[in-house]
Amino acid sequence: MPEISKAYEPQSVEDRWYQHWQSQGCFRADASSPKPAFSIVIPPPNVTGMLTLGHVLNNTIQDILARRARMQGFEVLWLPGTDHAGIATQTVVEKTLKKQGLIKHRNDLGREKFLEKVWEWKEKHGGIIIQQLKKLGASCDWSRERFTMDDDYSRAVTSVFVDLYRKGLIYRGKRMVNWCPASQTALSDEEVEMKEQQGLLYYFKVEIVEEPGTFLTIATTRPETIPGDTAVAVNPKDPRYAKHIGKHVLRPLPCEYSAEQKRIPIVGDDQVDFEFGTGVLKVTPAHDRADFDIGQRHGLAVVEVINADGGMNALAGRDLATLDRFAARKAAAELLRNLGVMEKEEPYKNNVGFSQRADVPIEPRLSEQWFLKYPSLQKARDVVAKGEMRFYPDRWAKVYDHWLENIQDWCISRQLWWGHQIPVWYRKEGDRQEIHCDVAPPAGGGWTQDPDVLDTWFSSWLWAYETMDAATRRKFYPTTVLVTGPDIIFFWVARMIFAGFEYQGAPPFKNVYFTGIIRDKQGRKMSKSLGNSPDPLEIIAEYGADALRFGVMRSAPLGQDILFDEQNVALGRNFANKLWNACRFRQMQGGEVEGEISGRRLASEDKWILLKLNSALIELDRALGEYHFSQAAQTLYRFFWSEYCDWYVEASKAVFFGSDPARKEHTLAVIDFVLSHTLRMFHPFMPFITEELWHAMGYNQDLPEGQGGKTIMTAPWPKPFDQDFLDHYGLDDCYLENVDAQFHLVTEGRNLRSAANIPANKKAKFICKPAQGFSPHEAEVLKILLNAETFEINPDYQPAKGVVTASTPIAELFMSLEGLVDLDAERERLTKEREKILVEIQKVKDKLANPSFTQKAPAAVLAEHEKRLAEWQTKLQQTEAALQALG
RNA sequence: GCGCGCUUAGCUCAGUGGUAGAGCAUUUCCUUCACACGGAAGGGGUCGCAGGUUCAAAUCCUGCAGCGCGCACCA
Repeated sequence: MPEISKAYEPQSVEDRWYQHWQSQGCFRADASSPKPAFSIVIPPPNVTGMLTLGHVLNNTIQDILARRARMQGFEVLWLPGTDHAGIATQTVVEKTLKKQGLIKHRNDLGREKFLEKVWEWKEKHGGIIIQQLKKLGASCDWSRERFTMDDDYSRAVTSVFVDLYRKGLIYRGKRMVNWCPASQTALSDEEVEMKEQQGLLYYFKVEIVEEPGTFLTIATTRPETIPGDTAVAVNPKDPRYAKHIGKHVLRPLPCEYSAEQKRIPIVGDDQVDFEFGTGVLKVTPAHDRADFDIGQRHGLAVVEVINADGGMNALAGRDLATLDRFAARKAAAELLRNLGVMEKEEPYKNNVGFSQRADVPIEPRLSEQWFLKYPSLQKARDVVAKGEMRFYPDRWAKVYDHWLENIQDWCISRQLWWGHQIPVWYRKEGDRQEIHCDVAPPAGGGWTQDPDVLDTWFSSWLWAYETMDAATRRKFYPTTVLVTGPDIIFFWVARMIFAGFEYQGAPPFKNVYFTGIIRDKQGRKMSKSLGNSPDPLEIIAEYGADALRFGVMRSAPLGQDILFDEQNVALGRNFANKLWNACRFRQMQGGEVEGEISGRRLASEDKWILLKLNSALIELDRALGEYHFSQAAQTLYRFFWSEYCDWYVEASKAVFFGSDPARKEHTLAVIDFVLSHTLRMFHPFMPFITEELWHAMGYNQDLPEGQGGKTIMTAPWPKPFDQDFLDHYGLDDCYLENVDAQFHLVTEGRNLRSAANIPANKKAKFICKPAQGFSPHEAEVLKILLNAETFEINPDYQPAKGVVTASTPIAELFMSLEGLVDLDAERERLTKEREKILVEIQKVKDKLANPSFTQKAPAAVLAEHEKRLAEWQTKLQQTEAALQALG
């Protein structure tokens, strides 16, 4: 066993082991393995993206599940890959080319040349995030890495399109869609984010043609669309206006129009809310969804005044044409004021749809797009509603169900170049258009392919199975669990479920675990513009990947957002260092031991730590089984730091500083047992340091190659002890209580020292008056833990002057001060103590004096209260005696 | 507007009916031979508010308030 360094240095360890694991094929999944399957597909990150803390959280969880499953004897497939991320990637590449001055617009290059550039970009940046995941320790089967634009995968995407087209579920139609003027493409409803905006509500009046001198006042937030108004609508049930239905008004804009051109009808429509504004609605069918519907009902003209890029066109009139839509709003308001028709403008908060990607207001726009009527809807809904597929936390099931209940057809076409081009070709034959939809282009000349590409999610919804070949699918589909963020529950999770049912006849996963969203310390979302998103790689360089993993997991409560604080990573690093040094301590006490643990030789604190280990194992399995990762991390932390290091290791010094070699040998055997379990329990959370220590401690040495001999990755996952084991080693729960009580006595004794201002480096003399008695070994342990010069057991001790006292249920403890005591301070301490005790006694007495409590409370609770009362009363007596003794 | 979640120590959070917990921060002491990325001992909470159920409520029920999120065509 080589000496190990004083502090753990992750940098020298992590890369070495990662390479070792890869070269040994530890991450490979074997589809022909007889072992039971455990599988996860990675939520594919954007191919040109960089690792964020969100990825760290998400992939650490997946890695924990994968590594634990391997240790449990499952054949594990964790399938990695990346996503082409249509809009994001195309935008980045186009911007870069513009910045380099190579183009003004992608049209300058043309589709093919531009796509070549995107592929170049992908080749250059596409591997970065994969390398970053490796730094984190992700145990993905990299031999199966996939990309949504791989040839095979692309073929699958188009053939699914063709299939759904033939089933009549995909259709083309002219509809109002969410148009992003920045990216100049249609978006799905899910890509629109409602944001509250502080704007103005403009009130302007229009004259009724048939009744000169009578005016209607209209409230609007968008005066720039007035030139596109083709009607004014009122509610037919509104007594104020019903009489005007069928008459006309003169729209004020464009100014230069003749009265005839300005004339628009007043229509009656139930849609109009007469509570709102003035109860008169201007109808702009070309630029508002609701208005479009009204227009359809009344046969209104659709006049487009805003272009695809968000600028106003000629139909908006000479004053507004060429202006941007926001400038046009101001200009239109100014025109209304100049015309003298503006009645008032009031501040107004309303919700405006924003393009999630480009962060600009969406422009509802009539255009020809491809839509999908979702397949396998009912099955997808039922599988979650019936609990056959479980969501964690399960409240997301409700969100999912609600979305499915109100689901709309999916707009799947995008006016982009980067992506899967729609497999549809058109040919004009005289007046009518021929359409050909197939995976292969049509024969014959004159055909042109639809220029649009498919929404990226239309490719990633096949991810759960299309990334697998037939043999892999047989073994690993449906996957065991999906780990992802709740922000893509509709975008991805729901759609994968549809695709799974439609094309595999089975849902794509058995469980879905939704992580929280990582925020900064102030609770703000991580964003590039705020600059509040730390680079995980820098954190790894400073603290180590294990520290980052453990820190994040320890602070990631189930289903809640996670406030990221670098302090948590420091905690992870400190923990790794503690683990390291605990192993170092073991090494310093001696070499390898041959002997096994013997039930006969186990001291009470040995049994105590083994029982604590067992509890930790039980808690850990339960926590991980329910995806309670932070609870699992806390169990590990508490067991190892508070129970093992703080108490057991300190107690073991009674043996190591003693002179009984057989006893030392046996204690080392206990320590090896506990540490070898601990390393395995920790491995899924902190893979690198545990592997390093596994070898440094020699725990791999006597194990078969596939059972931990080669790597801790294949060491068996520790199981809670069975009854035979507990019986064989005499591990009775009474040792938990017993040793806890002894440790409590130690705390009381240390408190005496502290209260008497005895510095930690000075030894003190203790006399102990036990209720039952201690074994010589236990007395030795107590002596060490109290840092005592002497620890005398004397059942008949009568305290002398200059002695301070603490009392516990198992013993009274006296500490000799040899005249150095500050009597007043001690009296004050004991008086405070006495008051505390009296309060507690009163609380318990009150309860016991209540007849309905004694009659109705369960016997165990009652007994527990009585015991508590007795203990407090003993303590009171002893404290009062101590006060008396002070004089 | 509808739905969901949260509210516990200065901060971040555990805690599903029976003596209020952890980490960080804070105070005091200690560089003692695993670890100062450490050790020891403290201080600090009427568990958001108001009702109700119960022998007993942080925990169950009802209402309210504040914060956050999702859904929603009120211009």
